[in-house]
Amino acid sequence: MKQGLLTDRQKEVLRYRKKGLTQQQIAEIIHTSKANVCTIEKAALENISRARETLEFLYTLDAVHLCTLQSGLDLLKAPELIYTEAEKKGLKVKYDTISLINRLRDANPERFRGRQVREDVEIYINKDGDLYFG
Amino acid sequence: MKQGLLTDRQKEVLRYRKKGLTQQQIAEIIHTSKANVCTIEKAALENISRARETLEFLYTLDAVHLCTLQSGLDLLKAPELIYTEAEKKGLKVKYDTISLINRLRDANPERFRGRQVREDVEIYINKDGDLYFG
DNA sequence: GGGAGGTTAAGGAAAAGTGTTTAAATTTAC
DNA sequence: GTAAATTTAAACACTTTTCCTTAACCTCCC
Repeated sequence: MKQGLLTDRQKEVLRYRKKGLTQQQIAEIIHTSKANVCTIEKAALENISRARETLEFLYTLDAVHLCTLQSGLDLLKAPELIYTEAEKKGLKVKYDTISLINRLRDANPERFRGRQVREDVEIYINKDGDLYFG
Repeated sequence: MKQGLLTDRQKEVLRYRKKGLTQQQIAEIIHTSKANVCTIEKAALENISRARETLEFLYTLDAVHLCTLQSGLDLLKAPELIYTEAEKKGLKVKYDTISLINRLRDANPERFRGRQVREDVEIYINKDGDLYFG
């Protein structure tokens, strides 16, 4: 029944923003505070991220669990771990060391701080050697 | 902060389903009733739909409102209306009559019954002549 | 008829999400 | 530096979602 993730309020703000209006201008139009417009816009963008992540997850359904990057691990040690585990399963990882690190960081920027893993990251791999994170 | 739309429970059920387990089998594994497994799976699929719809909406941001298909309209009369309105805006619709009808029905199956529009459908068009519905 | 797999409905408790305000802090632009 | 624009945090009322149980219903197949 329910439509997409975005509320009417959120869509409204995104449309005005697309037109180039400032948060202040929008606040006046929809009769609320600029802080509130900010909150609504932020929530909207978060919802869009969540929608993307949700569809990303579907790929992991075709994938199997490979290993866990534990909190505190040095990011530079992740590739070796991943390559080793993939080999055990007879799978070839699609990414070289550099691409792998970039993919890790790009996929979940908030899970890494500098070279360190901030919270456990589950690694999944499919037959094509593509990696997904959960 | 929050990850995707799916809860851990929902992901768990989807993974077991992917493996081919029945709802009853999953119910035993996760210690609940099969009715509950059904509910969780249904909620998961609904969330996936919502994620798709959310990203669809982003396209309408680049699009402008073209016209409204009003409740009760004959679906076969929609293409003419749409072509006429697009022409007024100097835009060329990307779809021929047949593809257009199919796209309309595929995009929102629940909004049509046979040849009839069940509830208002807003039509948006972008510069490429692509159509989106809201 | 009876079993297996799946769906639906009603109801409840806990958790999460939304819109809002107010106030403070940060970033960006001139 | 200052003013405008944006972001953040805390708190609140409110609504929705989630997971769960129980009990019933449907469909296919033997």
